[in-house]
Amino acid sequence: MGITIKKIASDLGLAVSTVSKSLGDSYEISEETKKRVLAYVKKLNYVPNASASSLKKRKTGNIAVVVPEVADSYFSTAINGIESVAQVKGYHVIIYITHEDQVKEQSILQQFKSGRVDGVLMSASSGKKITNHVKELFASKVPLVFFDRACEDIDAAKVLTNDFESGYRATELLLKKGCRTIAFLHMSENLHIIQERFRGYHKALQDNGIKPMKEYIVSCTSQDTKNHSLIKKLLSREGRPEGIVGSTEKLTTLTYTVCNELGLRIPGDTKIVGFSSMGIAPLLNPSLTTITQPAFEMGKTAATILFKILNGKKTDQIIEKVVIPSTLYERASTGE
Amino acid sequence: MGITIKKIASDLGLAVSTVSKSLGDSYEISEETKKRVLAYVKKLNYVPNASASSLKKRKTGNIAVVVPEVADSYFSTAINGIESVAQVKGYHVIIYITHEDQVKEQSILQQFKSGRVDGVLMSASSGKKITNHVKELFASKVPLVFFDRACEDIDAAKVLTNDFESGYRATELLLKKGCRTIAFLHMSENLHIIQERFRGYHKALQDNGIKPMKEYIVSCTSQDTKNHSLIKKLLSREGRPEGIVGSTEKLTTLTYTVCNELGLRIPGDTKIVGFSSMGIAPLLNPSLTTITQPAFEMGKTAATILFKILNGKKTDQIIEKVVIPSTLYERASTGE
DNA sequence: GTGAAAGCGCTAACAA
DNA sequence: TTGTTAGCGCTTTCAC
Repeated sequence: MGITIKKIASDLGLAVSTVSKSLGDSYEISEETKKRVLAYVKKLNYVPNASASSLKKRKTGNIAVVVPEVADSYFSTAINGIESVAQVKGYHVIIYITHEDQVKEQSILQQFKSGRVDGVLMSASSGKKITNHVKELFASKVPLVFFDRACEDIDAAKVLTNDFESGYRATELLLKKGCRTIAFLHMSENLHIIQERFRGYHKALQDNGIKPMKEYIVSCTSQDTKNHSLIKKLLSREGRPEGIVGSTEKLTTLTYTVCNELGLRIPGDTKIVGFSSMGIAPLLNPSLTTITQPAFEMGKTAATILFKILNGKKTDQIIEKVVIPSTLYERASTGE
Repeated sequence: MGITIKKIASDLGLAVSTVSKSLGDSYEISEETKKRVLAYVKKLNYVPNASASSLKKRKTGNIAVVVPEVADSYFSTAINGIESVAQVKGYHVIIYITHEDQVKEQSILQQFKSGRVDGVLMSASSGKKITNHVKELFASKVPLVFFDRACEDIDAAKVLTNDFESGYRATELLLKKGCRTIAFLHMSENLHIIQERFRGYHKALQDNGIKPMKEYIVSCTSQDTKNHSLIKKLLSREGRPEGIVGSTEKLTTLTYTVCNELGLRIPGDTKIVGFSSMGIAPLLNPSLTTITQPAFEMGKTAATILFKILNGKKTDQIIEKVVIPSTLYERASTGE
């Protein structure tokens, strides 16, 4: 194993507690001793054993980030935001990928009760509306902050974006461009943020005197191939929708692929707005009109709130709920 | 704090050691006792404290993944590959992002000597050719496996792709398409993989009787804005290159952006091949010809090797070096 | 088959 | 200002 505090102490003719306090820059220790210790520690490249100090201090210095996916521009950018603050606070970021599987999610959260992490940042996976495992975690007092995909029935802090409004604006834009039939693609009826986006879509249609039709609401899955054929079916049918709202990034890019395969022109044959944080949306063929979420900012904010809780600067009473608005970027996929 | 093994033991009228052994499914314990313990543990949702067991067992169950970036299709996909095997092994994945900053990288690696993680998977950051901190880590016997961006002067296991050949093929394709002047964009002269890609580029030119010219070799930085103007300069100059090899994803997409700004047509005015693992390369305008690395596979392989080392199934003697070939996908950006 | 006890490396209360 | 010591929760000998 590595070098221990005991060795440092004996080498220097000091007590372990003296060394420990020196490392903690305690006021009890003389400047001279501190200097001596620090110099030796540096020379030996000594780093205290993380497990031992975690055990004693009852904090690990780790936070968990639970996400459905990582190869997705929203989540990877949010992780960047989280990391940017964890980095400064000297915390370590453990990544857990649920792959939209609630069973996996459950077994992941289960482990957090053991004090493997000091807090949890989470974006829920889709699937059935089961939140017992999250409730249990929350009940066991592990600091928890949701970002993006929150569980509405849990009173934890949340960092969200204005999903209802964004859904509304996306749909409104398509209407303004002359679409009378507009499809809504989504991955889960059980995610609150998707419900909100859908409510926005729905309201925009109603406000414009258009009756929402079931055939245009496509419930996708977590399997790409299945989604592929669902979208293909949508676009092959007689009354092909004139506009499409893709409520997640993957479904939007998949729609592009399907259009290519079917030889459909965007925006000529159908127009598309997608929820996406892709930096390269402007480079797509055609450039994609997006609702872009403030991914980095959301991650950063969620992490900041978590650290506030960890530092006891927050009572459980006040549950923060922060909403950071998304931006609509109009591009060629909704052009003429 | 949570519930401890001591409580379980006293509740059940057993000794802590009996409970501990039951949890470890030790042969010493009777089936009946095991069952009783397991049932109670399950009922209480007990999970052993990670720090305590790490301290005792001298292994944390964590592995570190050190990457320059996470919002990049190669790295996020590689992380997926790593996670897929860590998941099965019951390991936890701690992510460290260096942002191409060797100073940060150094301070990150420094911490691994304390036994915070059992092993390290790393893709080196660019910058000057400093590898002392990595050497130090390696010398301190922390299991280390490189993936993609390795330090050539360190005898750790490596998972690579065929960079020389890929560079050659990318360039060769452009030549075949009639390009006589071909630029090479790169971020760092000090990364071995980039050197290899460059060697391939260079050799392909020579093999075809074309003299490589300095003006067409663009050394970019880690700052997007600076790279932007460097590429703009390249494409604005008189003898604009007829073809471009983008040796990293970001530089390639940046080139698209610049072409858009300058009103240059791809592939008409200049043709492009990019190293990239983007799934949506076919959807770009125009679709991008790529050298696509087997990102998931590389991550998975690197993790598998690391766990082999962790399980002692490997002697330090035999340093594995695995090469998984990339694939050239020809698309519209190198068309007529 | 089960239990008692030592000790992993560290921190912090208390003693000197 | 420095040292002694108990103990964080667990695993693992060793004794019964």
